[in-house]
Amino acid sequence: MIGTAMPAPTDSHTLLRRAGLRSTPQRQTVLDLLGDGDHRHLTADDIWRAAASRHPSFNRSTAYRVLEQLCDAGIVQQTRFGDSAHFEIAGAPQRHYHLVCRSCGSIENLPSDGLADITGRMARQHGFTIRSVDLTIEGECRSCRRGVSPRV
Amino acid sequence: MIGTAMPAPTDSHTLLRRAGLRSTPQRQTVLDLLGDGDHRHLTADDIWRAAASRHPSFNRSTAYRVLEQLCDAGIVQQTRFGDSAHFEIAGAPQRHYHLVCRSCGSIENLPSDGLADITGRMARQHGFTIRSVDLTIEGECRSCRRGVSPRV
DNA sequence: GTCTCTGCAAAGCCTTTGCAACGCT
DNA sequence: AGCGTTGCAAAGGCTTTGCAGAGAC
Repeated sequence: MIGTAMPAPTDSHTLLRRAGLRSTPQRQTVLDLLGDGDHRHLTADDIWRAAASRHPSFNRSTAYRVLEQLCDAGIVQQTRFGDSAHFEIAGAPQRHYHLVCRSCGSIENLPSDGLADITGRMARQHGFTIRSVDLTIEGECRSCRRGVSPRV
Repeated sequence: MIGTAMPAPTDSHTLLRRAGLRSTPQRQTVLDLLGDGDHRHLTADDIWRAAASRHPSFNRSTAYRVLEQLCDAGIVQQTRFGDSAHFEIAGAPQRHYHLVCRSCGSIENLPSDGLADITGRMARQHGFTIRSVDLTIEGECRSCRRGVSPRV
């Protein structure tokens, strides 16, 4: 258990309560991590590790459970890149897609940019009701193509 | 081992040899399964099960290994829907995308339909070199929306 | 005959589950 | 106080790996 050393209720507290969820330190921590500008597109394990570094008793299964609940509540969304699931705040900044760099693993967000028209038309032609659209482009990012690896 | 009861070399034999791979009964079987009109978008396990029903000694790990090799050779392509990887003959019938029905699990192919222009433009704006594009639309297919379940 | 591939069995990884204690409301 | 949550530990499912024998060329 994380105990009383947790930060006072923040935005994430309100967010949770509004979604009808109990506001626990664990859930707040996960939301805070995903909300951080530097921490988008994290895997469940990334999130657990970051959370555990703040609160050593944070359990891995809790990370999975919290993420599942937040997804169910529509607060977080899950995308599968390659072999592992990545999580991010839902609809941030709006419907968007992903550019995944094969060299450095970076993931950039891509604004919708009129894609909805096309997918809508495609789906209509097939009598298909759209629930979600996932577009992922894999390749090499600008930095890597120049031979500069932003991370690695 | 599958032994001498295997079908004579077919198209798949030539395909394999052209890719610089040895033509083994196992590889031919996997290719044949994926080539069958009814057997598109199979998981590794689907493929193994179907292969094993033809040749009981067909090992599960062989299915995984063969699929990996065929992917590396560019003969087969892998896509991840939800929780599991699906395999299909690469570029069949050409670049295409997927409509996945959440009710019945059916997977329909979707022709490219001018999507390449959009993705190309998106990537160019980000200085990104495209290696692959994956578009998956999830929702409900025509039959399921009508309340008719094609399978299940 | 050589070098690769396969079958077998075991391990690995990510994720889920059962249960009792804990803590949010 | 009551019921949802968490930590812990163990199991589960899919996938990979090491090895020796079998097979393709």
